[in-house]
Amino acid sequence: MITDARVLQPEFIPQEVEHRNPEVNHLSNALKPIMDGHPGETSLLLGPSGAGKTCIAQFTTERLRENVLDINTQYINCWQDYTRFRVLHRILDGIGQTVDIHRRSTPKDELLERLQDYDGPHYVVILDEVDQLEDKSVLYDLYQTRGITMVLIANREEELFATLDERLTSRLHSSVRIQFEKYPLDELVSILEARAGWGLSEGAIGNDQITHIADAAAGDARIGISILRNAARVADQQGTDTITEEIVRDAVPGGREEIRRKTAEKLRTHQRVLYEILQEEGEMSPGELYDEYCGRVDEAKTKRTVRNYLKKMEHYRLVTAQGEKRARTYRPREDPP
DNA sequence: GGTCCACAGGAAAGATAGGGTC
DNA sequence: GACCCTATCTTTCCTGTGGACC
Repeated sequence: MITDARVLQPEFIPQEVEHRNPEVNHLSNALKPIMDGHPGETSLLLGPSGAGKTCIAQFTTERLRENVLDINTQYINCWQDYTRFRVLHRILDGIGQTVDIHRRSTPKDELLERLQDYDGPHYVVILDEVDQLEDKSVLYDLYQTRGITMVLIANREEELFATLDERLTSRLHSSVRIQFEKYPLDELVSILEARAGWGLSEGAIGNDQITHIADAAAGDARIGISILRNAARVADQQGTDTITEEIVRDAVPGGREEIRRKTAEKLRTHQRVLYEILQEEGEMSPGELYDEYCGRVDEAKTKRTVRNYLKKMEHYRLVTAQGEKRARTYRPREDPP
């Protein structure tokens, strides 16, 4: 059934991308000066989850690597690397400059100095989920650093700019903006057909089943691929040669749940307890949530720390906060993060 | 309108932990 | 092994705000 599991993974970058030629060309043009030894333009890729932003950024920089002999690239997901230190560390890691840098013993400024001293090949840094960065001043420092071109990825422009200071806002306003929209049904169908063609045995899934998956994914390629992967796994376990309509129907909630579960796995023990409570109980006031949390753990953190946890979980898009101040309630998000 | 209470979130200080240095 | 340095996490303290109640 599954002939190549890699192509069913969300991080897989295909050799050719479909339905995103204008976006690829736009980004390629922004990075084109690098081919002549000049810095590229800072690019801002905007749009909803699963619209292909990450894939296009990686695909385009990969294509650039094929055309430019000397170039370095690095992909950083700011969900995981959300501090200034981690971002700088990850960037230096991309050029092999972290051998003697240690998480607990090297000052942040030294990392930046080392980066500013870098005089190697041009360096393209992709910062995904850039709105999740805790300290956005690192963007300003990178903007000022010679030899670095940034490709920034975020969901919503307003949310990103709301958290930037004036000097960054004015600089990023002049950056190249590339807007991504959700995939229409027919485009998502052809993307899933291609993945199925590359990763599953011939005839493993029919057009009706792929359309069903695309329809359930509602324009989000990441969810579509997750459902397809889930369906293929179930069919494999059942020992059947084809993915039936019944398997697809059962795989839809699992595909969505898988994305949520992977995000929840990033939570630490106490954060996970809070998330589980909200999943079980639904909407809760902060007081109710804290009382329930205290009843479930041995050594409860303070209310202030729990507020920080909930803020972080909001960032992870696992939890929604509604209302202000005393009227505030928390509930788990319905849609995948 | 005044008071109380619950809550958010900023600031600062303390605690923790990993690696370096001697 | 003791001590130092540093990033990160946690706690404490505080201010501001809005809803509930009188």
